[in-house]
Amino acid sequence: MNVDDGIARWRRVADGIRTLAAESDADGGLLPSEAALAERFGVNRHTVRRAIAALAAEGLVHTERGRGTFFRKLPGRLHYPIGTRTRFSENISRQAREPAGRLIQASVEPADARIAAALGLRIGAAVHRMETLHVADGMPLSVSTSWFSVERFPAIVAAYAETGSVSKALEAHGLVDYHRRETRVAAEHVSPADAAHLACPADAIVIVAESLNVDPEGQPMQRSRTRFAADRIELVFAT
Amino acid sequence: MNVDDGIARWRRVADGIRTLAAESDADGGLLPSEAALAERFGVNRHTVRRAIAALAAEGLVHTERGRGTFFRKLPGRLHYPIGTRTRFSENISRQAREPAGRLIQASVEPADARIAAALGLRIGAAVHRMETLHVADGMPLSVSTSWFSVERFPAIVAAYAETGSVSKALEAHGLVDYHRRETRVAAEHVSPADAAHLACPADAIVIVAESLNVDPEGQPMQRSRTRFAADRIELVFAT
DNA sequence: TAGAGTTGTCTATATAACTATACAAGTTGA
DNA sequence: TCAACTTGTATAGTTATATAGACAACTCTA
Repeated sequence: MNVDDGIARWRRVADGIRTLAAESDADGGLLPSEAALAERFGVNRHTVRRAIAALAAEGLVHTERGRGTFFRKLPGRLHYPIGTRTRFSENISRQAREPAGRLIQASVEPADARIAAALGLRIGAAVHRMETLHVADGMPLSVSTSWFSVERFPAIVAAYAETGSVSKALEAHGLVDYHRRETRVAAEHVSPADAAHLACPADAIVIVAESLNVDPEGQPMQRSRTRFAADRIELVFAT
Repeated sequence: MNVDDGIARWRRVADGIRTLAAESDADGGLLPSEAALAERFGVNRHTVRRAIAALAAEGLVHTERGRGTFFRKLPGRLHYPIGTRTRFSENISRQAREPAGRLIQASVEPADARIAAALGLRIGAAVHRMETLHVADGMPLSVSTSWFSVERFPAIVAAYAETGSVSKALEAHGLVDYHRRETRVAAEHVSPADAAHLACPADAIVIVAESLNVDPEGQPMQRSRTRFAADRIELVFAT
């Protein structure tokens, strides 16, 4: 606990307590006393108290004077199956009620080299760029940026805004089947804009999944980059 | 830059400069001056200097008095294909020379409920627990914890230590083919122990991939939990 | 009820982090 | 050479972080 790495000790103690709570299987369990935690992490009791205060502000723990500090068992991460036919609504609705997609922002822009190559368009061709937020049971799970050819899907934005679902918006263009060709998974610190949409702390982590959806003829039609709140979801690749 | 979140400002400035460098396509480029960076991030010039000192210690930048600070273009993320027959050595050797696995620690322990269920053993059955480090071209890429049944693979640890490869260690037990049944992907802050092995900063991110390998008869034989340095690798799921 | 164990609060001190200002020393190009 | 830029260094003051100890307030059990 002495490395000069720009991370306050109370924050590392807080992270340590968080994993303590996560690894315990008991629900509503009792944490070790502040004195015990201080000794375990090699810090002063006041530092432990600051860590606990931060966790209490997050809602992870609550303290009762004379009794101790209790942690709440957080709901486990939702499973997000990634396969060849992934649909946000279908996947999540098996685990949570009321999945919903909301349009954050949309614009038409010329395709840069990367988007053009992915969608099989010429550079500069008009593409829709849609920012969408995905929520389940009131909890924001992911923010996604998608690109579609304007020529092929002229009304995709309006259709999405109306239905809250990419599948349904594509159906409105006569495309009833499509599948995922490739998914690349990385992880990064959340951007300030995404943190605001996902309602997560500034040092949170997002899993970044970039994928390409193709129609039954193998023609690419949607390029997307989705940022998942890493503390709320895990991706499951079944084989 | 004013949130009271226990992360030093110089560290966040350092992260900001890191992404500045990553987003630039120029190689060996010149960073903005310390004064300009201080204004951009809303901090004092000395704070910028401390951030730059940290980056210089990492080898990402170097400064020349009177001229400025230059960054080195880091190699892009390696692609780690995840499929039904993923092998570390084979995958990485297509992109980098000299992939190597090194045994960090090994022990025999009784299987807890989770491991027992995954491997199809009874609770308390002896399992090998192996911590391994995977390196390519001198750069640590991942740390992995694996569990094997002691009864079925009595000499797995010695075989791995000798060959540096799980595939070869399993071959030594007569198992020439196996495949990956499921992979769960999450992302977390790196643990202090893993940060030391991966030689990455304390606030770095790891992609956590938990998977189960099964033999040709469908019998689970290896449970593993791999932590990838998220700034060096991305997982690719081709479908 | 008494005592042991818990959290809450207070004061004090030391160190690290950050800011502010000034100037020296080096580089570049007009 | 000179002016305008850059980084390097020094000093000082302020705020945040962490430690140390003492004691009050509260809970539980013997």
